[in-house]
Amino acid sequence: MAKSKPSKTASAEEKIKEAARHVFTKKGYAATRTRDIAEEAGINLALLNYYFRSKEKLFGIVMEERMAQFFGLITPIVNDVNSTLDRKIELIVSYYVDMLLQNPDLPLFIMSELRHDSDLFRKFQVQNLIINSHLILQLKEKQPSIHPLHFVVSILGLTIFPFIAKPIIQSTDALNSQMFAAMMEERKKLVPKWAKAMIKVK
Amino acid sequence: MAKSKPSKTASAEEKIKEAARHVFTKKGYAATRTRDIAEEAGINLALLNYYFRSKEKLFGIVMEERMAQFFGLITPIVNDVNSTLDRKIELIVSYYVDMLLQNPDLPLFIMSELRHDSDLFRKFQVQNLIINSHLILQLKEKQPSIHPLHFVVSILGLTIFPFIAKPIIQSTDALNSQMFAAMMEERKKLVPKWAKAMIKVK
DNA sequence: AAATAAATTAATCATTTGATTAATTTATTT
DNA sequence: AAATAAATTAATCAAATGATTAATTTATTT
Repeated sequence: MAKSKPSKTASAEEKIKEAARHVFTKKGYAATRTRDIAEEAGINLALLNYYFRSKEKLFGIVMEERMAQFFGLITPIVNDVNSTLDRKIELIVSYYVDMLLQNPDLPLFIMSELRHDSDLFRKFQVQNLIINSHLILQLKEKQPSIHPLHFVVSILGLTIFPFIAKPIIQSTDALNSQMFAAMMEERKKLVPKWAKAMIKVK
Repeated sequence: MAKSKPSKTASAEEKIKEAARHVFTKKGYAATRTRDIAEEAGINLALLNYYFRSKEKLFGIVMEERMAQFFGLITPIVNDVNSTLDRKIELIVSYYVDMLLQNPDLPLFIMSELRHDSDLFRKFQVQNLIINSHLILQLKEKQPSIHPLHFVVSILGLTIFPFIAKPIIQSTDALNSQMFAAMMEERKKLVPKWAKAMIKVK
């Protein structure tokens, strides 16, 4: 027993992509060896280049997927003109907690790689996507004296930061994996409550 | 013009260490080439091994410094039995914002490297250091129905996360470097206010 | 000033690593 | 079934990279 992800029936190409998703996301581009991916995929190293030409190209594919996964979640919520501010906050927190419990390495991966590869978000226009959102309008209306970006960053921070700090939080036996997950579940209700209180403040 | 950090008068050993601090912190261990460090330090590559034996040893030195810098800030504050809860929160936020404005790469560096090198925090006992703190007692007293770790993670998240998400936040012209710094200054007052409101909630 | 130690350099090594090639096997088409 | 294309493999390459060595220069001690 060793492999887990790449199913026996999947094509070699898909096995490589699946292994690449896993290894790149966990270790980052620089620390990843193409041989790691090949081994985890259970295929010959040459097949990686046969199907994807280069490590960089394969990484690009994985990175695009991960960006879409990470930012695709928030886009429809913040731009829904029919939902209330409170509802938007609830959805953001709940969706992210669920997704991050399944993909705990995602935030650190995205942030780390983006810092070195600053072309990638120009493509995704993440910032504009949020700045021009309906959520921003609602925040501005409810609390005109504070820059709405403060609240967006805060809500995302309250939701995502625990997953980034997970290695520290779990560095003792005091908090095992299930307890961490339980706390994140609690935050689905806590963070929206807190956010609403924050917006009222002052 | 190229070099900036390593002064002309500093010893070769110190120039290497200074360059290593910079390069490791910015690019991480895996993406750093010893030649990058040597070049930035303006010394011959062999001197790096002459003084520090190996890339790994040099990294260990830098990492210990950075850990001390990052966690040393919070330790005295959270364990001060004479300060109020509110005062502790104000100090944590204010100190971290100041330090992170000077060292914006620090959080991402620490978190990224810790994930791969899980032995390092066992040494620092970061988690225990916080769990057994006076701050935890004060939080437990003021809000017994919520695990105090929720608040610690939240306060740190509100303070540190903006620096982790900085590459995203600044991905457009909408927010330049000075504006980002200004927002972080604002958060010195905002985050404590918010934290107090959060602790009261429910 | 001579002798010794420390610092510095250029050249080189051994491994690692991304990638390619040529041959072989498997699948698909005619 | 024969011919052709696609997939797979083992072997190998070239460049990058961490590290060492032997020689040279600079500083320190005697």
